[in-house]
Amino acid sequence: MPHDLPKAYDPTAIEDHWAAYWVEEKLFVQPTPETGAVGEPFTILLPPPNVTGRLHMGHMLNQTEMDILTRWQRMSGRRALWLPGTDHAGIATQMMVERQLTAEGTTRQQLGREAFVERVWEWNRHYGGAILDQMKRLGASVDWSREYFTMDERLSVAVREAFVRLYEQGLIYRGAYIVNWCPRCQTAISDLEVVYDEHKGHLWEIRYSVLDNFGQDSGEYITVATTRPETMLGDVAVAVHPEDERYKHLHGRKLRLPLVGREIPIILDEWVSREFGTGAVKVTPAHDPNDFALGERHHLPQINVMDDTGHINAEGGAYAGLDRFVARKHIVADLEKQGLLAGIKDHVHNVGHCDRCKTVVEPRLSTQWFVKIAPLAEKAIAAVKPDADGEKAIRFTPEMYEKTYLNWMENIHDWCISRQLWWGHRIPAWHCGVCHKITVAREDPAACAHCGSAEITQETDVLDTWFSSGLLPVSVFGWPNITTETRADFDAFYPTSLLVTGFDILFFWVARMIMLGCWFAGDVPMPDGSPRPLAESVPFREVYIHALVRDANREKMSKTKGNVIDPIEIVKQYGTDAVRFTLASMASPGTDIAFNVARTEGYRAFANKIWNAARFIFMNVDRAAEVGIKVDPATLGGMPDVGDDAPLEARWIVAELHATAAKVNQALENYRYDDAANAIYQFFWGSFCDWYIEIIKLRLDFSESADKAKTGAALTTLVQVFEAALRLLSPFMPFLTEELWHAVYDGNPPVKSIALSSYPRAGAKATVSQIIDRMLGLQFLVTGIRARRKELGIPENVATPVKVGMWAGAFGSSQTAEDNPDILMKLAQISVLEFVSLADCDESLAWSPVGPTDVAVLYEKPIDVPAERERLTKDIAKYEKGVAAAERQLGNEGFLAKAPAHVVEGLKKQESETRTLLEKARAALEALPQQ
RNA sequence: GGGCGGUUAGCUCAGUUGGUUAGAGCGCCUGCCUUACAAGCAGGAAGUCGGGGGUUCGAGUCCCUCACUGCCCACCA
Repeated sequence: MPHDLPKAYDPTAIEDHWAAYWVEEKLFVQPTPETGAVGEPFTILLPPPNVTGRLHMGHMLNQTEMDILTRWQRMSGRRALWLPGTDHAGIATQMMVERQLTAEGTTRQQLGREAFVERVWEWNRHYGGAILDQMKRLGASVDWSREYFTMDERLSVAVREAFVRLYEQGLIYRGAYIVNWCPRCQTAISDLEVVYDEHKGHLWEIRYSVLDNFGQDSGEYITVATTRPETMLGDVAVAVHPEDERYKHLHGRKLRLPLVGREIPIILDEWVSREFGTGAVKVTPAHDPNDFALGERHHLPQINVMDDTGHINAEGGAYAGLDRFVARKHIVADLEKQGLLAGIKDHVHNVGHCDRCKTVVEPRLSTQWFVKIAPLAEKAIAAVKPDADGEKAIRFTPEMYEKTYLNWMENIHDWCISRQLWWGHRIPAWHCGVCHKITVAREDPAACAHCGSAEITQETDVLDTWFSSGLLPVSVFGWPNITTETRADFDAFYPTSLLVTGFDILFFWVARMIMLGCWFAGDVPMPDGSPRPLAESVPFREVYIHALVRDANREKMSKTKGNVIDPIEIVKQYGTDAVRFTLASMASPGTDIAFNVARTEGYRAFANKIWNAARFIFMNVDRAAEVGIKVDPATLGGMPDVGDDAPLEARWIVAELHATAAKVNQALENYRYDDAANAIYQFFWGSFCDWYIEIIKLRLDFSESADKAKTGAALTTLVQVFEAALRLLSPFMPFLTEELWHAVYDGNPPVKSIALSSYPRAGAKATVSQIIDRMLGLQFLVTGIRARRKELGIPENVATPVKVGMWAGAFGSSQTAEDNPDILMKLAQISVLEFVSLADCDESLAWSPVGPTDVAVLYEKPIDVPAERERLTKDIAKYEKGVAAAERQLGNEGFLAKAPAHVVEGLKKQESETRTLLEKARAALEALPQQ
């Protein structure tokens, strides 16, 4: 039954089935239902997608890489745990639900906080986590029994504990500072959530009237320049450089703030650049970080002129109620009317936008919660830098990201963790209505911890989403509840082995996990009770950072450009395995992936190739069964091996398999998915199908007269190698290999899934390269004869006699070919094959050199003389160039003296070979009939 | 302004510590329905490794410089 495969591979026919099977059978659950907790743990945490997310190519790349490594490690005997979950994604999710409310004609404010939060939960139940279902469909080998959500009760406990501890340690403070404020989201956002865009704006120059000693306009003005004129409503001073000659006579004088009328001082500060603008700066401490610092230094008042929505507030007098950009227009117009607008200059500058909604961010004074980051950063730096022994607790691949990380960590600012949202972890702090002090507690308090008053209200702010996701590596394994009974998971899986992610969340998430992980896990003693060293406190031992998936033209995929490739669409078209293989084969570290469906088409063809190889094999297994030849399933599942007496092709394909396994394992060790994928591709298609299967057709003789033992041995090797190759390919193409692997075992495999079988490892075979070289010689001869046939215009289906003559004292041997005439004859379409000594060969034949031999293909069709002349002339030129280059090198005394012996020897050998080829080509040209 | 990458065949990319005549896939050209596979088979063409200079017996690979290009960080009104 399983041997009856359709002629062409149809991924859609099998993928859903296996995807569901893997989940239902709980194959990837840890501890494993059947075997328990066996093997050295390999832990990997899925970067939790937003609950609102839909799968895009970046996810698919990320998941493909993780799945390949996890499957590979699992098959290699590790206790592999890949842990999935989703992030509540504060702003993103809140926005989603708010949009729904807008459509319904209501707002969250009308709904009220409690009802709104319930509404978001409801949304989650309906639409949340769609991305994980997509992931299931893609066959990700994760432990679904451990799926988490960052708002789960147990993770919320961890968040609260972390906050309280940091607060108790004096590392969390609350205060009024300039923060990035999004007037649309109506919340503070962190520096990282601001994206800057170059903007062609203006520099407005405004004249501020200098007052005389009586508080009257003196007729003199100071001109300031600004890109945000509306903030002048909150100006409290104008600053100039103390050494600036232009303003020295004005030191100590006052100014009148236009439109507002407030008297403001001229202050002196060396921070002011004399070169920029007019050298005089308006000072708005409530709306600019630099001005804020300036204001602190000079004890200036802070006047916030905008409300949470970016409209001018009561401080703005006549402008109150106007949107900030409307106010800007009015103010500029009014200034102009009053003759106080000195000029408008074009000015290109960077404008910050909210990462989430792209609204222009307003730097604004606001009371927020912050993490004092320096102590955490210190540990996070130590975790990445080499220690005294040169060891790094966390290793980055590609290594250059280590620099990026350290550079950021060394210049880090305190982290604003409060958000004025309703969806998220509410800050566990209570404000006292009596003494106005703050109570921070693990359990909801009934009274103020300072004065005992029951008049307390909980802080309304929630935490930055990244605060909770930054805790994931510890919280998913049970922290803070690490007791003797509960710590099995923590001990087994923390630190996690590897983090695979994109550079876009290097600072958002990776850096925060390192800071928080080192900080909190560091307090958890080792299983034996000893203090936990830094190397065991880190959230992961390795970080692999992959690049961006771009479109085929290297453009960033974006909705506005309309060049987004939906992975699910591509998967439907070409099959999951083909898309996975595309991503893997293009994933060389440090380079963006230009996703090109042409590649995927190629890998779909590859899948089809394997499918058809299986059909060929099964066809022969069935034929064999008819004459009583069987392959014992017990001989499958390991690394195939054959004796030295086995036929060349058997020894060779086994050698190639070992060599490929070595390459693939090595490549995966180094995150070279591309090298690994290419090695398997080359093996399967280039070696197994193109050569081995073609040759083995000679051996699969099921006739009466055949030697059944030989046929059986050939068939066994064929199936063994194929089965092992499926396992080798399995992490890359899990669906196809699962299907065919079950078929190999006729539906009765030794374990439930190929994913639970063992990964091929190369054995120590000394003869590997020797056999491969011998086969290479034979292949070279085959290719040479085929090319010769082609030149002579011999139809593919016509066999011709061929003579092969070995060069006297030449640099190779035709021994392999002489030992295997049947192979040569089949692959090169030879009717009669004769090996002759070149010394007594028939001069009248058209001999041409093929590797270390001369070959004469006997065919009655006359030679195309002009074509032949052209080819030989070209060859001669090439050989002449080669010989000349080699001679030049060999004539160089420095080279002979300093180059290693094997290089010199190699060059000499090559020179003599090329010289021979040159002479032969010249002779052949000479021998051509003159026309 | 600071930092980090990239530039190799028509396209997308490999190229390990410098070492013999630089590779792959796709595309292109030519010929084949050779019973596993036309999503295939066979053969072939195609690159002065961004420019210039240097180190070296030897440079795609190391150094300097220029050009182009991408990204990250900072955010002087």
